[in-house]
Amino acid sequence: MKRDLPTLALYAQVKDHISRKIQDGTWPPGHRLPSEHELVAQFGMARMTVNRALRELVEQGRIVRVAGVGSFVAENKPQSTLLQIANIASEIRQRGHDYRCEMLAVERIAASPDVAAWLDLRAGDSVFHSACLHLENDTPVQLEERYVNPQVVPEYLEQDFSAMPPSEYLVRNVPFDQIEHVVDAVLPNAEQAERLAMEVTDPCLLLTRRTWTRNTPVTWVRCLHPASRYSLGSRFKADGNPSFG
Amino acid sequence: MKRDLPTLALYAQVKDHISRKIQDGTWPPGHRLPSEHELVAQFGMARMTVNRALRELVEQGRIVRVAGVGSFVAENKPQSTLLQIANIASEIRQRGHDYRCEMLAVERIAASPDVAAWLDLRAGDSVFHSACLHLENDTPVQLEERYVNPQVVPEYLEQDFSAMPPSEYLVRNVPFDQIEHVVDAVLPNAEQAERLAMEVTDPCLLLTRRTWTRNTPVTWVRCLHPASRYSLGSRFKADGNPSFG
DNA sequence: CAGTGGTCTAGACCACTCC
DNA sequence: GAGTGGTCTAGACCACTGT
Repeated sequence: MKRDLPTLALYAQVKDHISRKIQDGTWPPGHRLPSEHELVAQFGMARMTVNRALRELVEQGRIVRVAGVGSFVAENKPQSTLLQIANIASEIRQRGHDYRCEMLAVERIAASPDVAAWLDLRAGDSVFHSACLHLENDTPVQLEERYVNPQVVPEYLEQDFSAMPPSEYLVRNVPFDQIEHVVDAVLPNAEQAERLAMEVTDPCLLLTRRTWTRNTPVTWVRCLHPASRYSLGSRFKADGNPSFG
Repeated sequence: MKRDLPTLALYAQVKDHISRKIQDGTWPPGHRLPSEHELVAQFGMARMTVNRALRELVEQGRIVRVAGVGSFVAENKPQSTLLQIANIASEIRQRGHDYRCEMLAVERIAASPDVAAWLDLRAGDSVFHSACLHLENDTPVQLEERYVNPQVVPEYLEQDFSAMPPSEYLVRNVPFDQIEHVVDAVLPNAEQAERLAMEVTDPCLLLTRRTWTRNTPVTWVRCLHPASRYSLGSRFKADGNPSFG
């Protein structure tokens, strides 16, 4: 599965070393990492080599550097691109609105064939399932139906999702390295329409997301949004560094 | 408007120099650019400095480098992220299907207040308008309604869009440096439903896109897709370089 | 073979921040 | 002032492609 047998470049080895410490939690967000000088001593390489590794980590959003101060593990990234979508709670709060999450289900079930396929399991295998409704100022804006791979997140069912919604829990505790989004327009069924306090004839945005960690599926989630209350947006600047907003 | 009065870093100057040649067409896609050695001689800098400039241009997708061969201006970029969406024609052809575009309108009109606002013009100003239907194997998959800023693309109306659809024409001839996407779910009106050969009760994905070049609006376009025949997707790998598919 | 890019070194100067 | 990162240099070795 691993590419690059012919030995990694030195700067890449440093990147790997640091990335690993961040991914496995040894260096949590905000943690100060060794200075270039220290890394040079530790690895026995030239400063330019260490510098390149760190520069590329900055550019990947993994660390933040401040001249004259030091280098730090980046705060849990709102991520680069479509991933802001991941956190509807903070998005709502940034608008200055009230956010609330109603849990509708948290359970262990047998995987149906399609769920099994999505999560790379066998039909009938045990999977975790949760459903919840996200509300903005007490108006439903998202109905979230989620399946979680129990081999990756065995403690999922024991979480107190009233304190932290499922998506935030997973983002914080199961860093993923691969993500897939599909956006569809659909009409809600009767039950969904009722939960979302909308008509069955009004269209919805359906955002389906899958995430992986080291090529193992973590979660498969479908987020249903009343289109009248929610749309997806992104903005790019191609010059300089890509900046979002 | 320009940042960085305190003189750009040397490597950044090289990046700028090359970027400009590419943007203004002096170096078209596929053009071979000077070797590192030549650039070192030309700019009087160390090779590492030139190398960093070129490396960052690769990473931005502006150029392609092949060890032992040379450096070349990248082929007209399918762009990085959501921008693949820009070219529905190539997307359809990649699936091995037949692509066709029916032009419904190409005209000069007076800007309505909303169009004027989107394009940063005044209501009543002259704008170009085009509408077309994109078909996959003779089935309509996208209804495109576009407004174009005549100050940026004065020759828009004279184009032969039967040879090259509007989106491709603009991508090729008016490189933009900023882009905004908004995705909505809507129901089509009667006319749209008829054009798209669908029911008015079936939901559509509505992709609205605006592009800018040097902070000037270029085009505002709304693409209506029958959801049953089209969905948007993206896939990320957070490790290594972001790769899409 | 000469040319290209990919990487690496061991120094260096600077602007900045914190104490 | 000591420490940090941002940048730059003038060399170097290597693997690779072309002819």
